[in-house]
Amino acid sequence: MNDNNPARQAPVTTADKIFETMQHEIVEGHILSGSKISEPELAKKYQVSRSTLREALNRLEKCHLIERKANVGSRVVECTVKGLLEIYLVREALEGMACRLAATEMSEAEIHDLKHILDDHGTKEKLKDGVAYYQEEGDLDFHYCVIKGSHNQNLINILCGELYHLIRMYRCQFGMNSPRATRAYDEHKAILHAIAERDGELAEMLMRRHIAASRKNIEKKLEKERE
Amino acid sequence: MNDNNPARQAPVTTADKIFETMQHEIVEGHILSGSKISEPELAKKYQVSRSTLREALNRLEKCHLIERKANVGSRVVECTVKGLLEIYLVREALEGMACRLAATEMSEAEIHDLKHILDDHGTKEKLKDGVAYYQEEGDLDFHYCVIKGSHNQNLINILCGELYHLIRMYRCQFGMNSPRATRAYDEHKAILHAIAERDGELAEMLMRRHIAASRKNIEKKLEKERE
DNA sequence: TTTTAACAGATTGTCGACAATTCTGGTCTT
DNA sequence: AAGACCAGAATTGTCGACAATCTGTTAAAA
Repeated sequence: MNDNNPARQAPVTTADKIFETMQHEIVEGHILSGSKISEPELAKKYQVSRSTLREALNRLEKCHLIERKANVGSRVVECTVKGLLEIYLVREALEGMACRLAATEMSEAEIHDLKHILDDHGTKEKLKDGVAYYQEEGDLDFHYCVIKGSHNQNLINILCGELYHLIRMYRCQFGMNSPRATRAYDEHKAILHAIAERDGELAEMLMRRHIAASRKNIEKKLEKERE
Repeated sequence: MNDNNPARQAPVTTADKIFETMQHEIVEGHILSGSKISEPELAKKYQVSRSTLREALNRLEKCHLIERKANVGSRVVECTVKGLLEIYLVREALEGMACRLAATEMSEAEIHDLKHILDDHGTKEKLKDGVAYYQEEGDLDFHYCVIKGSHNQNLINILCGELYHLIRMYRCQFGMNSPRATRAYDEHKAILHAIAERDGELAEMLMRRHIAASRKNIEKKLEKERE
């Protein structure tokens, strides 16, 4: 799927495997958001010792998927509207910067690949028409590629390693595919164009608007639901 | 020092204490940047079991102070010029956003406190004149307060919990007090003014310029040293 | 001489048991 | 009836030992 990602160095140890399993279960909601985590219970469930399980929990904490309190225990992070909007603001700042850097740092080959991915999305979209354009994962995700294109390892670690799965969790649990799919596609095209033109300033601005638009869209949607 | 900071919940457990100790030793360079970490050796040094030490290592990894590879071990993160400049770009994006949010979210009381801190820095500076304005820690740090003022818990966690000590490490090891002290003070004053005026857009722009200026200053300085 | 194989030593990952702390419920006092 | 207090149970933190993996060196083969 994706390499050069700290939280994903091909699961070699058993703790890695437990971590991945639990990550999916949390992201997809099989382990409920906000629920308490019992170490003995889960250790039995996955047939490993508590030490190994705790190692996995430590990594989940690094991904912001669970929270721990000393001498009390762990809870799965709660999916609140407030939290969702907060994440979008962080993304706006970070991915905006990534996009600016990508414009100057990406190689021609990388830009070519990105163009290909976007074209591929275009045809896929015609087939599924408006369904889950955003649901790609890893190297297939437009945003993911732009971030990697920044060539800023620190940025990549934070966005692809520490926040990526939390973002996916929100997407899954709030059920976000949305009518913004075709609109997002156009915005992605504009961003790619700015990158290809090596216009970092514009690229950042477009990416920020793109993410801010998603955020506002969600705000509106949730307001409507509240009625 | 500071509360509501995930990596600093008043060290209750022994792993917490080892974590804090090692954190300081790494930040201040007593444990050398880039050196390998031997679990048995350190466990003996601090008189704890390896499990406890590993718990501490996990937290150090969360702060980006060490890096681990499966079946190989941990190394203290290396302080490279590239890494330093990368961090500054991340800060520019994140603290810029924090500043924008602070302008709309901070209470009048918080703004008043911040003004007080800044005034205090002003008098201190006249005494020490140009020495280590930037060296404050925790609640006394201007940047720290602005970040907290964003009231965005996610942002606060990332900047104050996960990156703060890495930034301090660079400051310590590259020996940064610098002739930018008085200049920085003026820029801080301008930022505070924008926040007090509730002008988020301006506040963000000023903060970004402030951090970018620091970055460029460092770039220039290092170029000069290279001659 | 160079490359590969195997071995010894050390290091990391995993396990099960014990200690310390928190949570639960029941009793007693006001 | 409400609240404080005190066991007992359960959970988390810590420990030492064993298993799996890596590293560096030596020896054998091409």
